[in-house]
Amino acid sequence: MRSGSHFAQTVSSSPLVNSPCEKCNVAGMSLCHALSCDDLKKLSSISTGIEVGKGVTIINEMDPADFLFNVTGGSIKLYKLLPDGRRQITGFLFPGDFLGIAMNDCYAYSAEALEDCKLCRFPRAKLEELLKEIPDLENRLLNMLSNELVLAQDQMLLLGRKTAIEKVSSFLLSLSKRTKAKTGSGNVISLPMGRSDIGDYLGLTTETVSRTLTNLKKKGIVSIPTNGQLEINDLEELTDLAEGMD
Amino acid sequence: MRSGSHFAQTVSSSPLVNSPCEKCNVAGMSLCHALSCDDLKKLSSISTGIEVGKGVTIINEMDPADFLFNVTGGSIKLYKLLPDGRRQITGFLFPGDFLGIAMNDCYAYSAEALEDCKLCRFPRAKLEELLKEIPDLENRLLNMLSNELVLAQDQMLLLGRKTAIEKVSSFLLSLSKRTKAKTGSGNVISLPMGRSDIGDYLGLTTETVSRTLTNLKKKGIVSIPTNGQLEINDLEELTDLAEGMD
DNA sequence: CGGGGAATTGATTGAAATCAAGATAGGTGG
DNA sequence: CCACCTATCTTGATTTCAATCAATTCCCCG
Repeated sequence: MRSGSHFAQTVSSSPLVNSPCEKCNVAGMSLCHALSCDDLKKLSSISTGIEVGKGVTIINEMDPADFLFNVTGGSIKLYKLLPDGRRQITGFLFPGDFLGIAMNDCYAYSAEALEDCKLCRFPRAKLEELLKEIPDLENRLLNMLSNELVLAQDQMLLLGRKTAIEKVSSFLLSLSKRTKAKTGSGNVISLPMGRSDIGDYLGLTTETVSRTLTNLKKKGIVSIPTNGQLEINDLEELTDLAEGMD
Repeated sequence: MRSGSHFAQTVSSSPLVNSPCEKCNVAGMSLCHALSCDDLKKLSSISTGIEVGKGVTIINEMDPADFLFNVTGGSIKLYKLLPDGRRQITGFLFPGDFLGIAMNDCYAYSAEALEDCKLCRFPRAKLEELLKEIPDLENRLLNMLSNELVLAQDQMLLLGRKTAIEKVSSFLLSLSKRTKAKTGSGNVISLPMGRSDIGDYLGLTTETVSRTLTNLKKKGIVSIPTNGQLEINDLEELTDLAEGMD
């Protein structure tokens, strides 16, 4: 097994978990947001709870896109590869996020669990039927996609025009905002991904990410108690750095 | 006036044009794809045809997103700016494309006409009402957004991990594919945007774009009869270059 | 406690940016 | 209709930021 996980190694062999939507911990922040009790039951009836261990590949770019997923626990990286192995991570997913965008019926990216994860799985065909039945669901999906697209455009600005320190600062800030939205406080953030994942997300190398973090640490802007955790000490300065105001 | 355009200078002063959806030249490739005649009439009733001249700013990032647009003629660049003026072009739009993605009720990017343009304008509030009435329309929008998101992820891979020659080759290929899908042939493509626009789209400088194009020309892979037009002579080689297979 | 992948740090290289002139061409006015 | 004028594009010289190459060092996990 690739990691110390106690979960199954592949999605196809993942244990199915009975986790009715009624008790879902991400209800209200996810696809199922603002659904009526009745509609929630319909959605629940086509969904299967699954668990995957750290390091497991959940979907593969170019595989037939038979399922869509909702993340209910853990974190996931999405990525695309070039023929020679260069990698671009297109996003990190956390509870409440949606997974499974396709083009020509094939997944547009691969997805791998950064930690042990819990997912809610929907057969695409059945979900599409349900979309016709429940306009609220379709509307919800439209809003989620629209938000994702806005974030994708922010990421283009970052990748195309920001310097290393601006990229890293922006990244830390966006994690902080997400954490704050969920827990109320965004000063201490968790970094479940490795330095090379951060590099592949920001269009940098591992070494540059490391150097840049050391730099922020030396300036006192952040503290790094462990490699998987980071504390923001000077939010204002970090914000300025992220936008090149220095 | 910034250019020789005979159209109005700003959107608010643009001439309204009577262009019923029934005769629309982009019907079937756009939002209105696969709508019933009845639904098309409803959509038509809330839309206004407008024309804008080359160089006109159609929407401004952070302005209230009161309207959505459908491009029916001409071409448009979408962009975001950093405080110091660095610019990232997030996309080029052509007839059939959709415009007006918002976040928190504000536009997520600015849009400027590259040429004299024709647009179909929808008040957001009215379009959202219509979405509830016409599930097919909502579904269509969902598909368009989903495709855009896939393209955005491709662009992240390009911006984060490709070299200058790979970026330029990929760009030319994507224009070629669009042209081919519409006209049947993709050998000769039109470049309505300037070199600096291409640079800001690919995360390069004007100079690097120019040098790279010269390079492709010297190798005989492309010909550049005029600055606004380009012919692909060796599609296979260009494809290899785009993916780093060289 | 000991092994090994991950992270950090240092030295050097290199691809693209920047700085700096010219060449070209598209649009305007004579 | 042609010539000028100014934007845009191209080309060249130099610099720079981040990549690459190369050791250590640090922890995390067994």
